[in-house]
Amino acid sequence: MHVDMNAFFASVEQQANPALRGRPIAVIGTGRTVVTTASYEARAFGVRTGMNTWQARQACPHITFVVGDNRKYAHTSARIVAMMRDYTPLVEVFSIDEAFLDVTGSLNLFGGAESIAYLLKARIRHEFGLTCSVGIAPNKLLAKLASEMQKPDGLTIIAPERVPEVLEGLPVRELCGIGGKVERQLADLGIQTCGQLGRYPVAALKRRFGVVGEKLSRMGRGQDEAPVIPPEKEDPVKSIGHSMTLEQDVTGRDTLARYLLQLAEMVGRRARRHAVSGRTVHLTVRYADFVTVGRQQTRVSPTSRSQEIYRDAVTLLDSLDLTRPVRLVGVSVSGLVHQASQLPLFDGERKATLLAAAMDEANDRFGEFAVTFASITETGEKGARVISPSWRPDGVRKVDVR
DNA sequence: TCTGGGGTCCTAGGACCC
DNA sequence: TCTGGGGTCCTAGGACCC
Repeated sequence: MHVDMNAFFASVEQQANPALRGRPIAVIGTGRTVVTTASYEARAFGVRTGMNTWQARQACPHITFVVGDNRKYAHTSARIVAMMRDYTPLVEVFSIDEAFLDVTGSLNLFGGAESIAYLLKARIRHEFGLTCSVGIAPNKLLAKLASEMQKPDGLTIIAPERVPEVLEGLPVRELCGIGGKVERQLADLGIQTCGQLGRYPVAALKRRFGVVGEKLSRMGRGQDEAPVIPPEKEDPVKSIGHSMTLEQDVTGRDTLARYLLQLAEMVGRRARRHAVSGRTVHLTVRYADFVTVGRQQTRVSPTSRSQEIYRDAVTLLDSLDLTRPVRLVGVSVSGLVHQASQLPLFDGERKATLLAAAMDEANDRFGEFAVTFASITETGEKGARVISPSWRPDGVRKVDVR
């Protein structure tokens, strides 16, 4: 079963503020931002996720913009996920507004998948005033497809025997995992529908797409063996990162470096909180012309210290062309190892560790950036502005929002 | 007033080792 | 008398998801 909350952020805002109900609204971030969710009333005018506010206004002149409140969405999402666990322990959080449920083991308990779906939908509507679309099918690929078929407030079942007829004429792009690029490449081979994809010789797909070719072929036939993975069975996180699009394009190393310090502190703090250290530091720079470059550097020993992450990021920054105006900077660490914080032997390092711990403690109590590096206060950006789909109710993926 | 942010996975090439 | 074959690690970039 796949559950997809309808226009989640926008619906939460309309619930919280009755004046917004029935009206075209779009949830946005701050600064240079895009529409993260449009209400159905706004979608009727052609407003779509990813549009900038100017485009959204063009499409719908009387639209109301609401700056997103990520805490509210995270909290609501966590409560909905908890509710889902009443029906099965096998709940996979796919993003903040989507989840897969393996209800195979609870069918008898609740009278079948369809009645679980009705129970869940009723409770979500009753307790949160929100609607969702539910898809029921033999596997995750098809359940996700099914939930897309009726919106809002839908319930779609794809029974095993109906799979071939559903897929026969379905455009390949409708499958989760096939994006615009793959769609075009498949079109080059004369493949438009899942039916055609499923019948296409696997060997030819493998030649063109490598290991992905085999998967594509199976997707075309609606085959997917991937299990529903509850949070406790998830692979450990592989990287931690933050990036930000700057209010204005920036030229100049020192200004950029200041943003890197802030990003390094956000990354380091998250790493320290979850007792992981990273061996590789990555820097991302997006220039004003949208050309994006990345540089990475592997360290001798893993770190979770903001200043060390910062130092590496600046080293990488200095290897780039800084005469061009920059639009976005990002810092991340990968090659994560679990590392219980240990007080270093040498005096300087020991002081740095104690300092970070004291700062972390103060920020835990008084809020992010309550205590921070002096040069960061000149830039003044705070936290993530848009919540990401990799967000989880808890653990490392629970990104701090505003 | 064009074009967010946080992730995962895959590919490809080069360095290096035996 | 040019330069095998297998492996790992590192870097850069791109596709894809919401």
